[in-house]
Amino acid sequence: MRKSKADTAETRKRIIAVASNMFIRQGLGATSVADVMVASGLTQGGFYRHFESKEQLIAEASEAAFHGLFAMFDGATAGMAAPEALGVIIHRYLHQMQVENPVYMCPLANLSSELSHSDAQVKAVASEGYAGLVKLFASHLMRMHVSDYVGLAESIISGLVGAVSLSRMAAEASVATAILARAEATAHAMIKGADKSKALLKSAH
Amino acid sequence: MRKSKADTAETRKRIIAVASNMFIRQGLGATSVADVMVASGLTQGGFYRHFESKEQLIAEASEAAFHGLFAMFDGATAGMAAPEALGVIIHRYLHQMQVENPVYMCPLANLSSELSHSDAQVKAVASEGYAGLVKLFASHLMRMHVSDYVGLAESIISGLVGAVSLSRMAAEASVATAILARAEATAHAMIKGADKSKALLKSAH
DNA sequence: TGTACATCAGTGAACGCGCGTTCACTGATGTAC
DNA sequence: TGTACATCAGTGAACGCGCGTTCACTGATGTAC
Repeated sequence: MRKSKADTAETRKRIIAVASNMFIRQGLGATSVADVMVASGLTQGGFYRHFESKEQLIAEASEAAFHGLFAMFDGATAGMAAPEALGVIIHRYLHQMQVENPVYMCPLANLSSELSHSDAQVKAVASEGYAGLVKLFASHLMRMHVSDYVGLAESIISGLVGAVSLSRMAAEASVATAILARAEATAHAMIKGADKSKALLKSAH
Repeated sequence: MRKSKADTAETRKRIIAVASNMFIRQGLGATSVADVMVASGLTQGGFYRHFESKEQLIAEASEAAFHGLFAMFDGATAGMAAPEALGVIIHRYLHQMQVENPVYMCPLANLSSELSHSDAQVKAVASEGYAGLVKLFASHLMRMHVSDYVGLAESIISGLVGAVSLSRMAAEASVATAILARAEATAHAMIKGADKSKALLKSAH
């Protein structure tokens, strides 16, 4: 039953996409290799033709999740001015759980505690993902001439990651919604505050 | 080998304390019931004389972690003015990983993704812990006459939880340190900003 | 181009292992008289 | 207060189960001539 090279590559991509989805929704421990393979329309035995271990799949699935997230942000903000683009990114990041299909979710907020106990390969992917997020936010803030654009990017991201993380733990949906709404307002206030201090600096000249 | 009621109660508390520590450091999945019992100086067979299931232990250990955290905050800030107390709480929360012994760590930041996949009992404990944190911050902010003290408390907490969570995922220690330092500065800036807007409102009268 | 052979994606079953949980047992503690 | 019995904390072994991983096998694909 050997498949062509193109088929094989497609299968590999499909497994990663399916795994990325399942890992983020159910968690790493609760998602077995067999679960992923069956959901990909295969049997578990074939897994090791594509990956060396479950840990490697976790790393690649997380990487794919980040790439998907960034691509979605880029597409959704193409041609926008920096403030509008940031608004869209913040809103989409906070409401990532509410978007059913396709899935654009951030491993940092959804797999946090499990990622921190994974191996070096996985942690490296998580760190790169974080760096990518900082870069994305910082680039827009730089376009707005915010002085400490990297610092502000880091602050906003901590707030967003914490809010999404907390909203998933909330027992009641209303609490989750309130946490996300609050985080959105806070992020905007922080950006506005930075804009204002920039204006103040300018007027002092 | 039956033990006295007092001994039994002590053993139960010890198991919870040991479990709380291990769960938060290693994660829920990576900590087995047998691990906890051995670390408590017992054998695994005795576990079910004290708890109905591992999930129940998770709930009680998380509850104990919150109580320990709040008690530590109360003790460390006794008699302090609100701004100083908040500074201490923020600093201790952010550097919870750096304090070796005794352990005062927050389940929300350290078990986030695993808690969100636990049962209703555990999620209820997490939600209560979050509510307790909000109440703690809000009470100090209220003493400072911040107008939206609950909202600001929520914003600060999201930032702190996100920062601690992200710092644990970071592959490099320097990144982790930077994230925590940034979060501390941000939290203080948010409080200062609220104070300022309060002053502005007052001067507008 | 055709043929013979090596490769390897995918299957389905099996292997070990560690896990949560159960259980028969022990002997000190608690209780009823 | 003393005695006889029930209780139950703790032990150590065992049970099932699901997991990650391995393996012999199949047959279509890729390759060498």
